Amino acid sequence: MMKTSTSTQDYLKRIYELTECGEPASTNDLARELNIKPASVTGMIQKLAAEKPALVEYQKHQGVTLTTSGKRAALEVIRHHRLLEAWLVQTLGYSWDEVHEEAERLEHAISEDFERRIAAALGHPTRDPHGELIPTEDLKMPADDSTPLSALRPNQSATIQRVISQDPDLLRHLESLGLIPGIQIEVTEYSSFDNNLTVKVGKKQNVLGLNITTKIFVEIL
Amino acid sequence: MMKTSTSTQDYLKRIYELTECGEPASTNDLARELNIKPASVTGMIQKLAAEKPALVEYQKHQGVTLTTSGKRAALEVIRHHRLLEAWLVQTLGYSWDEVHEEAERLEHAISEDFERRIAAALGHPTRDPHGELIPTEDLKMPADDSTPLSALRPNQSATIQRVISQDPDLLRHLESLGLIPGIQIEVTEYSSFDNNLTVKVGKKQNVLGLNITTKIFVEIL
DNA sequence: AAAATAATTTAGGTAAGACTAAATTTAATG
DNA sequence: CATTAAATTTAGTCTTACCTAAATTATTTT
Repeated sequence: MMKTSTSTQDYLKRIYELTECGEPASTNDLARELNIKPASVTGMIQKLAAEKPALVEYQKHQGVTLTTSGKRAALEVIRHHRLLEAWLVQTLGYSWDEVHEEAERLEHAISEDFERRIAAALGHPTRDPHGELIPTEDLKMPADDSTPLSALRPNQSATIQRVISQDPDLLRHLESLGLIPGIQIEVTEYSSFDNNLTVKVGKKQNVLGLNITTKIFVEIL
Repeated sequence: MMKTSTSTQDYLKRIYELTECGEPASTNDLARELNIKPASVTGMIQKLAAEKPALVEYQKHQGVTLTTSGKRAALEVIRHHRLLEAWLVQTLGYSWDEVHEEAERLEHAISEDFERRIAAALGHPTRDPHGELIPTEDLKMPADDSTPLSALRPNQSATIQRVISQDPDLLRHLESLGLIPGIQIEVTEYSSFDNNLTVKVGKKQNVLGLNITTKIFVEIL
C-alpha cells in the first residue's frame, strides 16, 4: 500500500476515533483533537481524499469518513499504539497514566517486525492497559460488548473493561479509587437528580458523577 | 537546549562519526553517508551553523566540525541508538545484524524517560551489541583503548571488543565464524604480501583479509 | 603554471504541512 | 423568513528540507 506520513497517520487515527459513533467527523472536531487550525485540516483532508487510493471520503461541509484503505491504515496505527502501551507498562514499568504520550510518538516509528515481536512477547493481548481493544494482526477491530457504567443501577455487579481517558490526572485519580480494568464493582445507590452512582470497590464506596461514569465501560455480571 | 529535528539529529550523528578521526567532515562524505545530494548538505550545514547556539563550525570549502552544543546533541542521539540496539537484542531477540535499521528510526522518537528506563533495565551497559561504546548519561564518550585486529601478529591473543559494520551480510558472516564481541582469539599466521591474518577462534582457524581485520577492534591480552 | 578534474557552493524550484485573514456556506434565532 | 452566529473553505504565506543545473573554488596532472 501507501507509505503514510506521521501526520497522515495522526489524521487517520483521529478520524477513526471520531467516526466510531457512526457520524462523519467534522473539520472543527478534528482540528481540536489534532491541535491544528481548522483551515489546515480542510487542506489536509482534501489531500487525503485525492490520494491514489483515497484514504478518506469527503464532501464539502459534510465531514469526513474513512475509506477501506484509510480504515486499514488507521487500525495499523491504533494497533501499534495499543500494543506499545501494553508493552511499555509490562516491560518498563510505565504506569497507565504515563504511557500514552510515549506511545504516541513511537507508534509512527516501529516496523511491522517490531509489532509482531512485541505482540508475541506479550502473548497476543486483546486489550491495552486502559482496556481498549487491540486490532488483530489482520487489522480487524474486535467487537466490543461493554456497557457504560452510567447505565448501571443498584444491585448490579460488573467488571471494569475499559476507561476512556488519556488524562493523567483523571487516570491517577481513578487508580487511587481502585477503578481500573479487571476490577469487580457493585452499584449500591443511584440518584436520579444528579445521576450520581454509588459504587462499591472492594470495601470502599465511592460516589461517581456522570463525567466519570460515562468514561468507564463494564461487563455486567 | 534546542528541539532538534530528525534530520538535524541525523546530520549531527554522521558529522560526529566522520570527525572522530580528528579531521573535519567534507560535504561529499556527509552526503554519501546521509544519502542526500551534496548541494542539499551544504544548505543544511549553513543552517546548522546559523542556529542560535551554533551546532556546527563551518567555513566554506573547509568542511564541518561540531560545536560543544552540536556534540552534545550528537551524543544524545548516539546514546539513544546504542541503548536501543542493546535493548532490542536483549528483550526482543533481535540479532545484531537486524537491530541497526530499527534503532535508526526509534532513536528519534524516544523520550529521556524512556532512555533512562531501558538503561536501568539493562544495568547501564557500556557497549552495544556491536561493541560500540555507549555515551554516558551525562553525555561523555568513554575512552576506547582497543586496537584494530589488523595490527596483531602471530602469537598475540586478544578479546574482540567491537565490530565496525552495519552491513547485515557481513555481520552474519562474522557471526558464523564466531567473530563476535567478547570472544577470545589468537593470531597464528601473518602474510606480509596480502596482509592476511590467520586467526584461531575456538578450534577453528580462519584466514582474514584487511577488509575484515580493520573492522574488528580488540583488547590485547 | 595552465588545463583538466573533482569538490563545493549558489540559485532557483518543489512538496509537505502548517498558519492567518477573508470569504462563504450552513445552522440557529427572532 | 431574514438575520446573526458558527462552522467551513479559499487564498495566500511560511518553514523545512530536499532536488537539479549552473557557477565557482580546489586539487591534480601534464
